[in-house]
Formats: sequence, structure tokens, C-alpha cells
Amino acid sequence: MSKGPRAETFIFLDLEATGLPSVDPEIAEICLFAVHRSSLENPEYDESGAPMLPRVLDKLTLCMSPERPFTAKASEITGLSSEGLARCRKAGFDNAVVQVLEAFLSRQEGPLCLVAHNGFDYDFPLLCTELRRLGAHLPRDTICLDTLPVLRGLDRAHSHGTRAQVGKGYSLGSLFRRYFQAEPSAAHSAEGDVHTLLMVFLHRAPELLAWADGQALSWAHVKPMYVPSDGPSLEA
DNA sequence: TGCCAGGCCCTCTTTAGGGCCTT
Repeated sequence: MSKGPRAETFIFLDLEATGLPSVDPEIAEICLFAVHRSSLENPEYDESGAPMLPRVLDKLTLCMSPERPFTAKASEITGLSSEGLARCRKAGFDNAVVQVLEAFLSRQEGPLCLVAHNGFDYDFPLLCTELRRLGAHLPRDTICLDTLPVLRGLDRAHSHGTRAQVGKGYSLGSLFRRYFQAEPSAAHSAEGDVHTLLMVFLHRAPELLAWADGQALSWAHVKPMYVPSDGPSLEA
């Protein structure tokens, strides 16, 4: 059941924000790694047999000052704070961010596939909220892949009823530790988590690419996490 | 300087409850 076009570039995405969906969070850091399909289909491996990061890789990381405060937990785990961002004179998620984002994406061969871990419940709706607030849009043929339900589903299918994999942790860190017997680096920095996400993807690339080709959902299906009640919503 | 959303999954299930996963 194909729901979208075949993606030529995969955009690995992670957001750090002021909290979980319950607090109507705002984005404080965004990171995207753009990887062409060819690099995912033909990964290189190091001497230990682990996949190597593609040599041809576009990266974008931006920090921004949210208007609302961080929850204590969000600030603790991300290392970001309103004070720290303000001290560095970071503007918010504004039209300049949108322009940089659009420029970054426009130089990737489309169609694009956004990839995030728990993306449908967090990163995609939150990004959708921020883009809509500014009247911005992603390319219409953009599709989305959420590695959390897809990897769970693939393992469940492979277990043939043994449930060998099902029930184990599927957090991004758990997957990385399971696949590579190593600790992920820089957890809860946006770039660190995107790096971890890409490595996890590379470990299962043939299956995930096939899944993306057949079952990825359109970005048009993503609903905003919430509708902002304030902010520069009318300036776009 | 906001403790709390919600869809999915598992099981001691299905007349339900609890944990995961994202910050």
C-alpha cells in the first residue's frame, strides 16, 4: 500500500524543546542531516563491521530562544535554558529560521522523507506547529518515517510469535546500545541524537528503505501538536 | 521559570491497567 512517492533524500531530524506535548512546547534546537538515498543503499563499513556515517552529508543545526520557559526536566536533559540562549542572543523560531530551513531542503534532491524517532507523536507535530505559525510549508511530496513504530513492527514481524525482540526497549539510546554495544554520544543534543538516529537507521537500512517506499505517510497527514495562542503568528 | 499528552503496546487482557516514547 503505497502512500507516497519514492524519496530520494532522507532528512534525519531531531528537535530539542521546552518540554513534552502537555506544556505546548516550543523548539529550542533543531538539527537535520540530509542523506541521499544512494548513501543509505550502499553504506560503507568500518573494520568492526559497523556502518560508517555517509561521507556526503549536509548538516544543519540551529539554536533558538523560545518565548515560554523550559520545564525543569527539559532544561536538565537538553542542557538548554532561556538564560543561556538569551545570553547568546538567539532569536526565536522565526522567518529567518524558516528561510534557512527552506534553503537547506531546497538543495536536496526530492522527494524528501523526514525521519525521526517517535516522530509522529513529537517531532513532526511540533515542527508542523512552528511552521504553521509562520505560514510556512514543506514540499507537498514530502513523506515521513517514524523509526519507533516501524522498528517495533519489523521486529514483531521477524519474531514469528516468539516475541524475542518485542518488549525490549525501543528508545533511541536502547536501540543504539543494542545494535552497536556502545553508548550513544551527546544524547539530548539535537545533533547527537540525529547522529544516533542515522546510525540506527543504517543498521536496518534495507528494511527501513523498503518500508519508506511502501508505507511512509505524507507530511500532509501530520497535524500540528497545538495551535499557538500568541506569538508572531500574523507576521508571515 | 508549567508535572504531565496521548497513541501504541503488552499482559497477570478484551468488563483494564500500566508502561513506553518524545522534551
